[in-house]
Amino acid sequence: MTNIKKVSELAGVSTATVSRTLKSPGLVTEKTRDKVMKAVKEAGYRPNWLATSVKTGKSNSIVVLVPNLVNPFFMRIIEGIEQAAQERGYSVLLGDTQGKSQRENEYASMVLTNRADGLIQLDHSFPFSDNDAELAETIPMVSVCERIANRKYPFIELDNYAASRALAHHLISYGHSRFGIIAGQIESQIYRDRLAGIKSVLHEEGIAFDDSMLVGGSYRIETGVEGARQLAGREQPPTAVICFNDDIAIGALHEFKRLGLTVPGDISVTGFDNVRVSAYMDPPLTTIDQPAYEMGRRAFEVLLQMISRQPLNRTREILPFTLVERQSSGPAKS
Amino acid sequence: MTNIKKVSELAGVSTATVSRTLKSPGLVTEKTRDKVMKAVKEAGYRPNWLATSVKTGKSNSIVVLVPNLVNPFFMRIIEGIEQAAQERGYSVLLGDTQGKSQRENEYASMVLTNRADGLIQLDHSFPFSDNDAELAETIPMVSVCERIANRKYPFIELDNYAASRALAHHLISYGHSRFGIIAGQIESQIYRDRLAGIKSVLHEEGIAFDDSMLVGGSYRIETGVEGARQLAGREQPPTAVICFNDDIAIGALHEFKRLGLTVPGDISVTGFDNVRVSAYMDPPLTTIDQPAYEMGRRAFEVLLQMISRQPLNRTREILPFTLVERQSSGPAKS
DNA sequence: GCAGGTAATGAAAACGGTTACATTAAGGCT
DNA sequence: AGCCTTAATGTAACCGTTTTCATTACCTGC
Repeated sequence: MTNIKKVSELAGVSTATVSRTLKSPGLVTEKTRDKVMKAVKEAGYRPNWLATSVKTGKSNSIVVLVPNLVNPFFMRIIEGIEQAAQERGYSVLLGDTQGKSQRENEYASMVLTNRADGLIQLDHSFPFSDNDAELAETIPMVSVCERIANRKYPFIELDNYAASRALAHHLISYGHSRFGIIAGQIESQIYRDRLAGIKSVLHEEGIAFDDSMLVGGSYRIETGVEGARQLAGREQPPTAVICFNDDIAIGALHEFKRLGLTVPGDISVTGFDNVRVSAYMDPPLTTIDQPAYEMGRRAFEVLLQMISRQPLNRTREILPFTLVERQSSGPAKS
Repeated sequence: MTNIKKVSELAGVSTATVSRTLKSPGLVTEKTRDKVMKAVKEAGYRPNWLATSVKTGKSNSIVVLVPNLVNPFFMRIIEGIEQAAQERGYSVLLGDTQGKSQRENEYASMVLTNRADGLIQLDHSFPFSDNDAELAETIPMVSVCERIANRKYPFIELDNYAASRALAHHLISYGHSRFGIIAGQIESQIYRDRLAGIKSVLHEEGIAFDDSMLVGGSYRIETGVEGARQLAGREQPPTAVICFNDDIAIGALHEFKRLGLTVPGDISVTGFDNVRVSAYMDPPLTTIDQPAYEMGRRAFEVLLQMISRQPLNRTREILPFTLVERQSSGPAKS
């Protein structure tokens, strides 16, 4: 192992000078700088990152908690995080929690043991348990997508309320009045916000909503399939179905068609997230575009502020959505 | 910061005893163990991971290089890697290279600077440059999916040759004889293997292949769209199109349908990877299932062997594929 | 030529652990 | 009781850096 000692001997200077040459070249005269650089090159020296980090007390790493890796929406967020992190010299440790709180704790404890400097939470399967909640307030941490009541750390999120209102308005403008909803994770703020948004519009428009038209479970294709099956089986099926993410919508679309219904002829289907494939479904999905990449970038920026103990101007950041109208929604069957 | 010194004072023992209590409790008498554990709990002590690592010289982290995060096939591999790593106390650093070789180098150098112990390469956009090639032979590294000629590190891969042969046989059994191919990355071994597999079967069956029926570019949906447009525009369009991944197939499927062709009535379309959504396309995709999760797991196991300097029994591991027949392939139009 | 100030370098103490070695305590045997 | 072996603990060196502080070298102005 070639270490700084060896280089210093090779260059005929002290280790301090080598360190300075590499870290703050301005403090070193040009002649010695040349000597040192020559020795560095000759020895093929690379500073040991672990040693540097233990000395400075900063790992320049962050942990990203995500319930699963296969959801392209999450991954797009992580691309944003990774990109921003990379630009600032940080690297990201992947924390695939698989929705298990034990895993979540394991990863979170990485920042307590100096393995990482902060944490970004994409998971919304589990709120931290109560004693973990304190923990969550002592470490630099930000949450993307999901807001959990009574937690003090910052959130980057979408205006889910407004987004689902936009979706409801869109469908109502097509004349729909019998709505179905296929939700994902039920115990979440996203769920409550979106549901409230839809209901508020229906209420304003004097349209009744039958709570039995609300089904759900998780953000998976299978939930969409199962939900569609249930909704289609009713004596009065809905004419428009709002799915709480694109995967669910993909499943629902598939199942409705399999059952012989046409989309959007018999039934309109909409999603959330604007995942890449959603534009290539048959018919292409009407959905809410979330600026996932940008959300990721912002999350990292905010986290970095917390890590460097800069004050945050606001603890909650809401990014804009876009309603993307494609062919899976259309006029209600009269 | 509560460190081992503080705990040792609190417990009235030396730091060595504290360290031993935590790392190898067998070396310590029960009485002192209790004392120490009490002090640990009281001080809320957590060993500093950086310090431990710098001392032992091992970071217990690996880097995973991946060209982009949104491809669910890659992510499934990474799930496997992550899971296996987690079980062995390793964590994974995400290296989103975006296909840029500079990025690739930056991440690869993490193992030279002790930030990581090894590297798993999913990227196949760039072979390492020549001087990086030496580097790649000095660090623990394994490649998944892609095999690069003349490189010494181990590969985990699919039998692409056999898989594409299976696909070709499948289509020929449906009576097809005019084939089109939409490839991804052209300069790759995968590409050559798959192409060779298809051509070998066609040759055996006495079917001619027109090289102008081969289009491609990258493993993206857009490539499928563009490829389909080109193939459909020919005076004699193919009756069966083999796409080199599911994203391409999804794009092709979409475009063929948009152009008024029916699948599989007018044209059969197949993919590779068996990505989750492929089963929910209209029609569901016939594709080659790759055991992505298992590939990831194996990759980590092999890497771990390299890291711990155990001899490898073989440097190339080939995992089994499965031909998944769905409705996007069918009898050739007569 | 010398005082005084600044710039460049070196020596050594950290950082927070682990561990080889030395030391002490304990127990078993004649 | 004394000796020997083993177990438990302590001391201090070490991992590879950074950084404070002291020292030396250099330059300027008189």
